[in-house]
Amino acid sequence: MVEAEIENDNTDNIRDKVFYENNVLSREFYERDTAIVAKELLGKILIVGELDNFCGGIIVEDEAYYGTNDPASHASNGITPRSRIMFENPGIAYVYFCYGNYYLLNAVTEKFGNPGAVLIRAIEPLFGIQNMMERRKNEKIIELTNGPGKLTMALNIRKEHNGKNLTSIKEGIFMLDTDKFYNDIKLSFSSLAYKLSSFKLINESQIAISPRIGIKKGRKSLLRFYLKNNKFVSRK
DNA sequence: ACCACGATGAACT
DNA sequence: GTTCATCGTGGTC
Repeated sequence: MVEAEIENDNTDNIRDKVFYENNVLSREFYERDTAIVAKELLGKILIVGELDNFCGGIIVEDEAYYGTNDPASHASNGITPRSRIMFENPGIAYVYFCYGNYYLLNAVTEKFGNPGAVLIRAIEPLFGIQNMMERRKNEKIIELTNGPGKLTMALNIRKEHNGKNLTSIKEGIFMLDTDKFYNDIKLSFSSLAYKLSSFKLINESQIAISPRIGIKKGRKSLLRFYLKNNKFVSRK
C-alpha cells in the first residue's frame, strides 16, 4: 500500500507548471495585514527544491504573528538579531530554531519596516513524498507534515533558508497561487493513491479559526487558521 | 557572564 | 492524557 502511494507521486506530470514563474505568489500578496495573508495562504502550495528534485504540499494550517502589540511575537520587543527579518521585505522566509531541535518556517508580511509573519504549521503532502518519508524516517503519510517542526524536517528546510525570497522560483523555496492552475493540478493528481483532502478552491466556510498553539502570552487572540476536517492539521 | 524559557515532537501511560 | 530532551535567543545582572 505504501509502495503504491510512492509510485503515484506523479511529480513528473506537473513539473513545468510548478516551476512557472507566473504561478508564484507575488510580493503584493504578502504586503498586507498578516491575518488576511494567513487566511489566504490556506490552500496555497509550498514548494522546496529545484526543478529536478523538489517536494511540497498544500498549506492547511498557519498562524499570524504581529509586532509591538503581540506579546507572542518574536518582534514584540522590537528589532533584535533574530527578529530583524520580520521587519524586512514582505515575501521573504523567516526560519528560526526552536526547542533546541526544530526549525520553523514563516512567511514575512506587512510593508517593509512593519513586523509581521505567518507561521506555516501544517501542509498536506503532494510532491516528493518518498523523500519526505526518508527524511522523517516514517512511512505514514499522515505523520510527515502535520506540525510546524515536522514539515520543515520533511521538506529539508534549514536555517540557510532564512531570508530567502519566496516570490520567485530562483531561491529554491516558494509558494504557488493554486487558483492559477487549479484544473491542471487537479487532473494531474486524480489518480493519486491516497485521497487528497484539501485540493479544492478554498472559501470562507472551509476555514476554522482558533487561538494560537504553544504560546503562553497572547492566547486570547484568534490568529490560528486551518482547513476544517483536514486530517493533516496538527491539532483540533 | 548568566540563565530561564520556548511559535515542538516523540515516547510514553 | 503525561513527561522530557535539547540549545539558541534575549533579557537581566
